[in-house]
Amino acid sequence: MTIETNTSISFFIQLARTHTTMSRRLDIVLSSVHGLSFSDFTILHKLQQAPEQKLRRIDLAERMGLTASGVTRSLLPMEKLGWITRESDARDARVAYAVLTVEGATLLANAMLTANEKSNEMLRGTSVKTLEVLSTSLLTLAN
Amino acid sequence: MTIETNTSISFFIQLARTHTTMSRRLDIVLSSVHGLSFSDFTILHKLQQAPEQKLRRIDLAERMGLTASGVTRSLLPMEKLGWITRESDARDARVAYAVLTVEGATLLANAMLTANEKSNEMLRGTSVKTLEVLSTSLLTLAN
DNA sequence: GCAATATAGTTGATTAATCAACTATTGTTC
DNA sequence: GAACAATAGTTGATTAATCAACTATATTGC
Repeated sequence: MTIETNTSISFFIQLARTHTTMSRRLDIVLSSVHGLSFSDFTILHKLQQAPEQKLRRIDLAERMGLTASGVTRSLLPMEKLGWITRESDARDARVAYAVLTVEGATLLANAMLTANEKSNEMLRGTSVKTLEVLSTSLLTLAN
Repeated sequence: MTIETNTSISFFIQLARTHTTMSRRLDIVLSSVHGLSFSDFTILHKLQQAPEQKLRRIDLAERMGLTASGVTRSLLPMEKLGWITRESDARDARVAYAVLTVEGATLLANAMLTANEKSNEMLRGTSVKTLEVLSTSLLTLAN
């Protein structure tokens, strides 16, 4: 039996493989140094980037590639630890915002230094030009 | 407070985001049409690529970016369904091989058609040149 | 303005993975 | 060749996510 593997599917297999390795490496360093996962880090970062450092939980879910349920469960411990807080909407009672706290922002600022350092190290050997192509291509793909 | 986000960490955030979306899309189509996950598909594919269509479980783990434990748990249902089988090593009694069965190979051949079709569709708009850069870069990164 | 539908979010049950601890076997060193 | 270390694999407990079902509120169409 002959099986024709094309470049497209190989690409997605490789994407998955690289993602696992890279996320794990970032997880390890962020956890040991700052006590947060790469996913936590990304949540804080998305909030920090948003206007007023806040996002509706559903919009955060969309940006994270999680379900609404996944966001509820991820935010629970982060709220307890005081990194984020909950805020309601004056116009729409269904909405709950996740808001970055000062403590969360401070933690993020510190973690960002570690994350930048580690990711630069992981990309040592990849040219700036290639990195640009990679970033824009990945962005296009997901939309 | 000013937080300096560099291109490197943005790249890894984007990598995670794209991976989630793409894997989910492949999962959905493969599950509904063939009853296997993208991860199952990848396992079958790795076995098919290997000499004699077999791999030590630990080597499969390495290729999949899983732990040994993860492989044990993934292979269990696949063995029950007859897609793979277990084989021992004559020289080393610690080793257990995972071997692709004829049924597994047939399933893979069919699933490959679907996977190729879907992944071509997902990469419609990405040039062959870009795809090559992407694939080789991702491969380099993970090693 | 009310019924039907859509949207935001949470929760119980389940799944897929991890880690740590373990068994069994093989390889190394003195 | 016996003791110690390394490797392959499995298992119990835990974690992070999903889905389906649900509550509550808002929007739409007649």
